[in-house]
Amino acid sequence: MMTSRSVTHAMAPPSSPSPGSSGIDQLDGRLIVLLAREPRIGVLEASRRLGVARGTVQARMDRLQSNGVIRGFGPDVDPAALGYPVTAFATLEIKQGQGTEVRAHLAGVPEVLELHTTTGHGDMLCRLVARSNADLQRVIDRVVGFDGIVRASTAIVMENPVPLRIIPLVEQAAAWEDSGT
Amino acid sequence: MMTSRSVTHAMAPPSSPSPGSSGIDQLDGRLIVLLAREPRIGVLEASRRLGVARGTVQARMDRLQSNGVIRGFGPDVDPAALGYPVTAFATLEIKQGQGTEVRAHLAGVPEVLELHTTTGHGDMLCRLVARSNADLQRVIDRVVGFDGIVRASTAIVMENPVPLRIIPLVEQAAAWEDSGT
DNA sequence: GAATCCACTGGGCAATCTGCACAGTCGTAC
DNA sequence: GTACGACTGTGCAGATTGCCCAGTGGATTC
Repeated sequence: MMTSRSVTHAMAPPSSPSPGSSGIDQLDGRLIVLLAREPRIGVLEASRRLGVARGTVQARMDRLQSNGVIRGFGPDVDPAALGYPVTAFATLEIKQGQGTEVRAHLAGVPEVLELHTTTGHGDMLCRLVARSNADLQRVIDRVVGFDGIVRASTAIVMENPVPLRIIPLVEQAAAWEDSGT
Repeated sequence: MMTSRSVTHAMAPPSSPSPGSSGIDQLDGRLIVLLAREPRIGVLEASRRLGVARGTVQARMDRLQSNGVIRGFGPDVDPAALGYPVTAFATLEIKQGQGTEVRAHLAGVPEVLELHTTTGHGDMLCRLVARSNADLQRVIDRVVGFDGIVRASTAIVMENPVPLRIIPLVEQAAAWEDSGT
């Protein structure tokens, strides 16, 4: 399929409708929530659910994607089901000026699912997974086994009461934009 | 569309092919990586890319989903594009026995994108977003403005060198299973 | 060694959906 | 009041999906 289809279905030019910069009016919000709940529905089905024309949904989705609001529709893979049931967060303290090297090193470790640089001590925070608690030791050894890293403190995740979510935020953003304008 | 289609295309009974419990053989791995890279491709296109029959891809996807390996295909929404460019991680120290209440409280805050309970001090770690640094103060006030929370320390995210990813892990898992059996 | 079982191939068919296009409506801004 | 942008509703050809079937090859079982 085409990668960069020019937004020219029947409407919807590049400029946003009403929202300032945050994007997202109520229709957008409902669309995103709908997609979040039932990702496999197509444009046609979505238009039915939302009670708007198909072209509108198509245009909105195009805009949301070129806006960057929707980055994509990647499969949501569960590391646990992949054989990595242990999750941990590691706070890393790194040597001054070693940032670049450390990033490259961590990017090379598959068990590092994400990495952030944070305020605090000029540190980094990364999310790790492992096959077991014993395996976590191996992962951590590999993570910290790099010159630029001074110290690491790890917190193992026990429960995940709120899994990564976006719907409440989208609803708030949509409502906000809507009443705000 | 059907929600729980029984896995009965042309093959693929509920039992896994060869992998023990981790699931994921090489074909599965390639499928997931392919879907992660180009989520919008359909079953047919995927079968072409992978060089297998359509039914096979269909069966694999069904199995991966009922396995729980693939949770879904939700839209990947960027909070920044939604108007929440500030991300932070907060470590919460909670009063003994207040866990349930605190969870419910945090679940009710839209800016709390995820929440984990961790080892360390019986604490929690949550990911927050806000409209600005000033707004972050409001969010944090709301988060900690609850009886069960004793103390909170927050780290603001500056950069995100490694965005949440799964591909390297999938590739490792697939390779592992494959050679391991 | 022979019978089974199972994942997979390759083909087919009807129904649906997608990409694209066009004319017309409606509210707003100029 | 005119122009513009967003949206509706409809149409069409081509591609895709859900579902089904017969056959093949490797591995397990008896």
